[in-house]
Amino acid sequence: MGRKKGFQQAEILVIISNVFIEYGFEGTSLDDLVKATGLLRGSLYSAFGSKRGMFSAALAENIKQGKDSETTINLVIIAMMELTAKDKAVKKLVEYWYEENSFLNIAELLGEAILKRSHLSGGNLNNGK
Amino acid sequence: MGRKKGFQQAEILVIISNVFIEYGFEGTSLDDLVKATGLLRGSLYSAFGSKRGMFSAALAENIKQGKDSETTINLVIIAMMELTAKDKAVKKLVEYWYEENSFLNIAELLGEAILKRSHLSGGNLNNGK
DNA sequence: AAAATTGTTGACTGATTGGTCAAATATATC
DNA sequence: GATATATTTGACCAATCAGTCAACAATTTT
Repeated sequence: MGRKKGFQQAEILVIISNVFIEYGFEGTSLDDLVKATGLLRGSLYSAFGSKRGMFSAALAENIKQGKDSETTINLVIIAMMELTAKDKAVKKLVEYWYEENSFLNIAELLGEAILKRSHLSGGNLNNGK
Repeated sequence: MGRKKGFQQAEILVIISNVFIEYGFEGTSLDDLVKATGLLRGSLYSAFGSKRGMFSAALAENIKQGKDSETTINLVIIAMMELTAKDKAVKKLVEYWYEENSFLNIAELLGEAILKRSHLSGGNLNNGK
């Protein structure tokens, strides 16, 4: 009943994930998300409720639908750095992800992802490998 | 010559470091720094030039003066997540730190610091140990 | 086709952002 | 003590921030 959505939520969440990964949570503005998705603020807010809701939905989509792990781990790191301390929903998602992957060396996985993200140049950046 | 500084730069940088570690770079506002240091905006700007300058000075103080490593590594992580891609001065500081510590397993060190920061609760968070 | 329901639109808002600057104040040199 | 230099003060600013909402459009139900 009512009007149909003019977009596929899953596709939008892929775009949103990439924006948050590029700029971080606090570093991402709603204008960034509006421009990247092609949607308007009102549509984003009616779909996700808040900026945190947008991040949370993106993280949940990646974790629960088993998306590619590099995207997921980058979102997890951003969540840990900027959100798990204040946002219970995000914290629970990260804890769920943590348990599902407890067979891995998570510390090393996180650390390597950060190193990759940081675009360090210079000499020999091949410590963990 | 001229008026004396009313504060010790090294002491202020300890406070600034703690604020950035608590809120992240983008998550820290100038009001946060003003309140924590007890200085006014103008003093902070005349001492460090910009918000990035404040972070950069805090990071440099920690790296070069060999401050306690937990503070340093947390600043390094924030730098990698939010600044190395855009700020050359910060990038060089991190690269210097990286080289000075290349005998360590940096990936694991970073990962464990993030896990500690993230305040995850729940079951068994003792993977890397 | 009227009523009810849901989605879209984009202008608007109050709050907050990083940053500036002229005036005032304090110190050093002459 | 006059001049030069350095620091402090806090009011001020344009830009940007996350979030809202009433009007409009599309779809289903009755």
